[in-house]
Amino acid sequence: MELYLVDISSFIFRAFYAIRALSNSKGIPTNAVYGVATMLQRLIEERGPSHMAVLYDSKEPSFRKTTYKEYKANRSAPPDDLIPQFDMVEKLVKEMGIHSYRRAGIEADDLIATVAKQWRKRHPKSKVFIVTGDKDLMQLVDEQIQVLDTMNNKFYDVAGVTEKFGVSPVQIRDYLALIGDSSDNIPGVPSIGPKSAVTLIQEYGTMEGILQAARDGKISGKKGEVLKEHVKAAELSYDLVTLKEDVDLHLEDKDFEYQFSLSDGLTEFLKECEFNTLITKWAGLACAPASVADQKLAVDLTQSKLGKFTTVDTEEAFKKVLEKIEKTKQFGFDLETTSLSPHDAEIVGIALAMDSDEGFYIPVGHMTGKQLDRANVISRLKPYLENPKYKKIGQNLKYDFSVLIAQGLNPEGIGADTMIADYILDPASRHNLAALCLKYLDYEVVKYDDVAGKGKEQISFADVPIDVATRYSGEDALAAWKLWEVMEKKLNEEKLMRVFAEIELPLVKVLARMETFGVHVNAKYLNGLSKEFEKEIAEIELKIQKYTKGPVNLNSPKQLGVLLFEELKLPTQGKTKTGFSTDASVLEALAPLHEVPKLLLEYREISKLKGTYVDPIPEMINQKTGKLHASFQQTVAATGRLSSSDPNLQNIPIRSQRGRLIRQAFVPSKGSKLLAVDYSQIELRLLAHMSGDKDLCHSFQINEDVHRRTASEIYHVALDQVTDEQRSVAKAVNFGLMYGKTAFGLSQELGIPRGEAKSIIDKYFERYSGVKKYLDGLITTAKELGYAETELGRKRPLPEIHSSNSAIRANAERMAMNSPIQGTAADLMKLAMIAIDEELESKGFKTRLAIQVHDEVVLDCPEEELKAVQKIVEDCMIHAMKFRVPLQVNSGVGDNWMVI
DNA sequence: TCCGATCCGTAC
DNA sequence: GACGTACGGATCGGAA
Repeated sequence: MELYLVDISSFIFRAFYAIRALSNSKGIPTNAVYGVATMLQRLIEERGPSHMAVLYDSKEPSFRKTTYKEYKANRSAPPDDLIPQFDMVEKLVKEMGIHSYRRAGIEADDLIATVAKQWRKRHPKSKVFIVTGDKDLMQLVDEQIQVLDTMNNKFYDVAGVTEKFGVSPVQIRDYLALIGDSSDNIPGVPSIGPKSAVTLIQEYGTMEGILQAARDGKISGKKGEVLKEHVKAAELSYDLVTLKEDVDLHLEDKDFEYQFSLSDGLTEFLKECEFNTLITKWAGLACAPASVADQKLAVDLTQSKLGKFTTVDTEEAFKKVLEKIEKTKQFGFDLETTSLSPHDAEIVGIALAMDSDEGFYIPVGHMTGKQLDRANVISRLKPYLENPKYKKIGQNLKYDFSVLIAQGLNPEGIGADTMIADYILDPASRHNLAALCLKYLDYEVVKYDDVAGKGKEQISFADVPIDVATRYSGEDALAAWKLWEVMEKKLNEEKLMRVFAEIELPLVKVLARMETFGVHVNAKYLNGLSKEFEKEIAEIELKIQKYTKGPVNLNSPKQLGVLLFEELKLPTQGKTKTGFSTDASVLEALAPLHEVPKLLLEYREISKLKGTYVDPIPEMINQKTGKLHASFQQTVAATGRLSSSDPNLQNIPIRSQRGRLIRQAFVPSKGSKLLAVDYSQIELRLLAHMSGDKDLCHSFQINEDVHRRTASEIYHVALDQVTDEQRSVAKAVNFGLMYGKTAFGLSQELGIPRGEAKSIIDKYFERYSGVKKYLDGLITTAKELGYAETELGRKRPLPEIHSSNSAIRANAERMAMNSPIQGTAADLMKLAMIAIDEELESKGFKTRLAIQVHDEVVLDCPEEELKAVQKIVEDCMIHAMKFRVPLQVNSGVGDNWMVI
C-alpha cells in the first residue's frame, strides 16, 4: 500500500507558466487546468494509487502570516488568467473523485507533513509519496517518505535529496533557513547562498551549530560577521520553513481511498473545458495494478541482468584489469565524459569488458567518491589503446577515438563498432545502443537519460554517483561485447563482412582524425558578410512593404500565400498539402508579372545564406582549437554515403555567385594551402561501368565530352554540330535518368512539353540500350532479392518494392536504380579516403583530410608538402577501385575554398 | 517550453 | 504522383 499526497498548488503555477495560453470557446482560460489534469492522469497511469489525497492551502491567512506579517508580503497577485482556474482545478479534483482537504489558517505543506507522519505511524512499512514541484517538502523525506516530481518524473529519496542539495533531508530546514526565499519573503542570512549554506552545514551539521560557531568566533571573515549579525533573522527563517506536523486533522485510511472512474460529472467538466482529447483518453484510463507500480519503483540503477559490474577503484583491481586485457587482446570499450564535443570532453570514467559476463568501470573524474588518478590510469592504458593488436569493441567508437585524439593519444585497433555493424546490416533503421540491445539481445539497457536526466534537468556525468555510473557504463561496454558476438555471425551470414571490415571499420579512425583536426574558418569575414546581407535584406523588406497592407512575415509561406495570391491576386501555380506553393519555381513563374516575386527570390536567397551559413558557422567554432569541427556521420545515409552536420559542410553553396562567397571563409592553417580533389563525372562513369553499355563506356574511354556525345546521339547531329542548348538538355537527361526521372519531371525541369520530354528519354534509351537494360535489371533484381546492392556488396533493403501502392512501389524502384550507383561512388570515396589517410600517416606528412563532399575531399596541406601530397591524393582516388572505364580527378590549390 | 510536421533551399 | 541522398532554418500547431 502506498499513499500519494498531492501538493496541487505547486502544479497549478508551474502548469500556468509552462503551457501557452489556452482557453475554451467562451474565452475562459484553461491552460493551468489542463496541465493539472494531465499531471493527475500521469500519476494515475504510472502509479495507480490506491490511496491518495489533494491538499489545499487555507483561504484565510496562515499562522505564519499572523505571526510574521512580512510572510509572502512581496507576492504579487496571481495573473488575471490564472485566478478563475483555481476554482476550476478544485472542481476537477472533486469530479475525479479524489479526496481533498483544507484547514483554516494552515498551508498545504503543513497538512502534508501532518498526514504523512500520521500515516507512517499507522503503517510503518508503507511508503508515502509527496507529489510536488516544491523544494520545501524535501525536509520530510526519510526511509519511508519520498518526494515525487511528476513534471520530470523524478523521485527523491534520502540519497536523491542529498545528491541534489548537498545536504540530507533533515538538514533541509537549516539549508532553507540560511539561504532564505525571496518569493515567500523569508529573510535568511544575507550573502549566504546555496553554495555557502552547503559548505557550512557540512562543516557544522545544523544551523544552530553554525550560529554557535559564529558566536564563538570560529567562523572567520565576513561570513562570521554576517552570521552573528543575523542570528535573529536566521532563527525566524528556521521557524517559517519548518512544517507543522501536528495539525488538528484526524483522518483514517478510508479517507484516502481512490479508484479512478470517468463519471458523468467529470465528462461534463472536461466538455466545458473543451478537453475533448482527454475525454477519449480517460475513457480507457484505469489505475495501474499495484504490482506494475511496484515494478516501476523497483528499477534500481545499480543492478543489471546483463552481467556483473565491478567498480575499479584500487590499484590491485586496476592491475587485474590490465592483466585481463593483456590476455584477451580484445575488449569492450566505452568512455564517459563531460561533453559530446571531443575537444571539450573530460574523461570521467572508462568502462571495459573482457568477456561476456563481466564489466569493469574505472571512475577517474567523478565529483565525489573514491577513484583512481586519471593521468595515471590513462597513461597505463595507453599502450593498449594505441596498439592495433588490442581490438576495441564499442558503440560509436569514432567518439571515443576522437576524445582520445583530442587528449593527444593516437588510438588504433578498432575490432568492431556495433553501431556501424547494425548500419551495414540494416541501413535504414536507428542504431542507438538501446535499440540494438533490444533487437539482438532482447534486453533493455539503462538509457543515458535515466542516469543523467535530459533537457534542462540534465546533469554532467561527473555528477552521476559512481555506483550508478558503474552499472550504466559497464553495461555499455559489456553490451557492445555481447552484441558483437551476435552481429559478427550475422555479418558473415549476410555476406556483409567485407564491406564492414574493409571499408567501414578502417574509416572510423579516418573520420575521427578528420573531425578532430577540423578546418579553419575566417569568422571576421563571415561577420562582415552578415552585416552586408542584413542591409540587403532590410532594403528588400522595405521595397516589399510598399505592396503590403499590414506586416507580413516573409519567412512564412502561409503569409506569403496570402500576400501573393489574395492581396496581389497573382495566379496560383502549384499546391502543397496545406496551401499554395510559394517555392522558387513558382516565384520564377510569377516574376515577369510583378516586382514582389522577384524581390522575394532575392530575399529568399540572401536570408537563406545568412540564416543557414553566415550567422551560425562562426558560432560553432570551438573555443579551444579556434577551428570548426563538423561531424561526419557514417551511419545515416541509406546508400552508404557519409552525411555531415553541425554544421553540414556538404551543402556549402557554390552554384550562385553570392553563395560562393561563403566558401571564402574556409581557409588553410598558417603556412598551408587548401587542396581540393574531386572525381569527374563519377556517377555517370559508374553507370557506364556497371551497365557495361558499349557507347557510354567508349565515350569515357576516349575521354570525349559525354554530354555533347549524348546530345549528338539523341538529336541525330554530328558532334561538332551540337548546340549549347542541346548539350544542356542532354546533361539534364544524363543526370536525371540515374535518379529514375520521369518524362513529367524532365518536362518540368526544362520547361518543355511532356511529349517532347518523353521522346527525348525514349531516344536516349534507344541509343543507350545497355543502360536501359541495366536499369530495368536493377528493378528486377531488387524485386527478387528484396534489396539493392553496390559493386562491393553493400546492401540496401527495399521492402516497399513489393508494395501494392504504385506510388510507393515506384519510389522503391527509383531507389533500386539509384542506390547501386550512388552507393558504389560512396564505397569508392571511402576506400580512397582510407588510402589517403594511411599514406599521409605512414609517410609522416602533416597534411590532413579536413572535409569530404561525396565526390570531393579537401585537405589542409603545408606548402612544402603540396607537390607530393597532391600526387598521392590523386593516385589514391584514381586507383581506389578498378573499373572498365578510367577514373578522372580534378584538383585545385588555394588560400580559401572559393578560389579552388 | 518542447517537439514534430511542413515548407523551403543548399549540396552532390 | 512525378528525381536519388542528405541537413537545417523558420513557422506553426499540438502536447506535457
